[in-house]
Amino acid sequence: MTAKWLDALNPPQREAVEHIDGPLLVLSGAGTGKTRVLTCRLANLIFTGAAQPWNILAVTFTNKAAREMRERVADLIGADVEKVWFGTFHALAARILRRHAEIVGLTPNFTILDADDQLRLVKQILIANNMDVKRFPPRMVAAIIERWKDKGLMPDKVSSGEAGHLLGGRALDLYAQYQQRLLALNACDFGDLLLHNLTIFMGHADILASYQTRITHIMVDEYQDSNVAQYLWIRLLAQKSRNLCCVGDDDQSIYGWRGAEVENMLRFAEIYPDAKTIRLEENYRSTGHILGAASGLIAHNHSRLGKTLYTADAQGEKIHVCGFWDGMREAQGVATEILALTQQGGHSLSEIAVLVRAGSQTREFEEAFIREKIPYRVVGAKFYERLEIRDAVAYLRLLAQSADDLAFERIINTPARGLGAKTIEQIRRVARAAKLSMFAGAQKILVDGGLKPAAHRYLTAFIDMILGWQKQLDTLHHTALLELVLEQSGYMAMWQNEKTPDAEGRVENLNELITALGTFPDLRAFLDHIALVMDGDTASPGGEVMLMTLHAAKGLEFDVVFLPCWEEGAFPSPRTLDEKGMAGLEEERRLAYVGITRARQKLYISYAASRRVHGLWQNGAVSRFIGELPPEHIIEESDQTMRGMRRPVNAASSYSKNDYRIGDRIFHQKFGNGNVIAVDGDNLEVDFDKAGEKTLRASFVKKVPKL
DNA sequence: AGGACGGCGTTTTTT
DNA sequence: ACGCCGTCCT
Repeated sequence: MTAKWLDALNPPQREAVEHIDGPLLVLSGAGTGKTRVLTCRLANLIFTGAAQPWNILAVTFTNKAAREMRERVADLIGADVEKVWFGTFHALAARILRRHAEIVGLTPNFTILDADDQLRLVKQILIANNMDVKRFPPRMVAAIIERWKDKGLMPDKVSSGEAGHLLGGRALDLYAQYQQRLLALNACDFGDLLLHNLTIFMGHADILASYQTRITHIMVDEYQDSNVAQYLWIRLLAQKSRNLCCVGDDDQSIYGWRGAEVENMLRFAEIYPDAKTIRLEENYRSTGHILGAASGLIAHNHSRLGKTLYTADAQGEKIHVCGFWDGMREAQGVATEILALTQQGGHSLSEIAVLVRAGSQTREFEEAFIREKIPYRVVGAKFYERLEIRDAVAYLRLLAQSADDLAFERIINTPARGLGAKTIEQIRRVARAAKLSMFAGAQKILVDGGLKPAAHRYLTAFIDMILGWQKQLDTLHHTALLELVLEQSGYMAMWQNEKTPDAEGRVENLNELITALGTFPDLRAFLDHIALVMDGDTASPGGEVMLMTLHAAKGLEFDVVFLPCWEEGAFPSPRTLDEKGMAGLEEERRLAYVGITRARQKLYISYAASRRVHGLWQNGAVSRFIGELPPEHIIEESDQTMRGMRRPVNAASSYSKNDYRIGDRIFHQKFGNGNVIAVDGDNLEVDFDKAGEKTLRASFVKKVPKL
């Protein structure tokens, strides 16, 4: 029974699908049918009898990707899909960790902390160590710890050279303290899920062997996004069977800043010498011009495995490159074009997307869309990150695990019940001295005395209230329990009584939370879900223009794509350039590549000559990426007024050539506006209005319109 | 306990 | 420009 669905595959796709034994790397360019290969290959393993459903582990990065893959596999293999191990790295690792939690000093009901809890904890530790949180922002400290975790390093594995001078030499010490606190809280952060797995696997050969025997075939999606910890986790699990299939695209690696190592992909063949590499290069998504532009741009990168995308499709329309006078005109131009596309072009709004570099850049477009009455939707607002949801969830977490001090502190005085900073500090002291959780510490204070009568009364009421709920954990349905909690705690009433315009929305969200909770079998399953699944309600109703960051757009596709704000100083992001130099520039270029390849039929790239950034007017030069687009694939549609704007020419080497003339009006970041009084190659002599005469390199100034 | 005020930083973000 | 956070004042 040669399955008919094999016939629908092109030769390299089919080769990947029919590959069964040994390591396989599938280099799959944008729009080349990656998901199809993954799902067909999984089905093929089962149909050919190479593996049973429960022998297969299919790993993704996002829950959305896991869900989609599961659905598509279900279409091929039916009910057997239930037995396949689908999930994100973190969800699968959490599942394994709950089974062996004791080994790493946790109990199976440990709490998974999210980024917010993590930050709070780091801050507490910094303060406990008398460190200046201004000089060492918790964000930065947390990032250092995360990067170590991304590399698979527990505190005892971090080399002193690596820890070095970070945070005034305290970094490693703080990391160790942070880990201790996590254990005391019976909690782990996201990085720990993988890290604890590694500890278990490496210290307990029998446990590792049991997974290695059970899992005979592993598939990893978006492999270019994996970090070292994830690479190690996969390598350990695949060590015995060696049946590892990794799919990814090094040209779409855009998460280096959070620990992803493209090297995992670039070095796959080195690590697995018997690995087979298959390239998927036939693109089924975009027109010839769009692909040509994308390929021309990404060819400027040096560290890549190299692919050449092609399409059997028509060339289509050239890419529209449009310059505007300022940000507002650019946003208006996009809005006007969208109206034309929908009213005369026959495009539907939901097939149009505007993709920006930074979240804050959506604002001007939102304003233009409101002005033009174009329905739009900003992707990114997350249900479970909202304040009221986090508060309500903290109540539930405390019920599920009373050692959850972060949850305890979050809600002890929310709503206000007379238990302020003083009382909390006292509880914290007692708890720490007696090595108890704050919840237990609070009970101890009530027995031992030591609080003012009023605080004692308030605290008694609070503790009794929680004990009362805990008694009903097993008897009351979890949704009824949440309703009870929200009512008795006064939390719901707090928002109902508030008159601010957003309070109403918060009450709605709380009701929505009760509904969401009802779709889970029990409280534990729900708490795991919200810790691990941040992409909650993403049901996308039709009829709205999508507005999102380039990062958020990865994996999506649209008929029409707008890529605005392509200016130096915005894109490539100067911060990435500062921090990562050439590697950063290449990652930004991959981001541009991801943006371009989202488009099926029409692509618009635009820039503005001046723009307000952080309240100041900035005169931007056109992004160097525009100069890297092959001219044969683009069509210039800039305003007449744009002629004076400095533009890169279509060759990387020509940037240094400047076209300044005596009398030109320019702007310099530090010295402000001035007039060019002499030109000597790349050097300009400028008479600044405020700073006087200076000589500087042309690349540091921007041309502005003459007064 | 909660509001007013001043200083600072300001890319991307999943789990 | 703006929002967030910490501090001070009521």
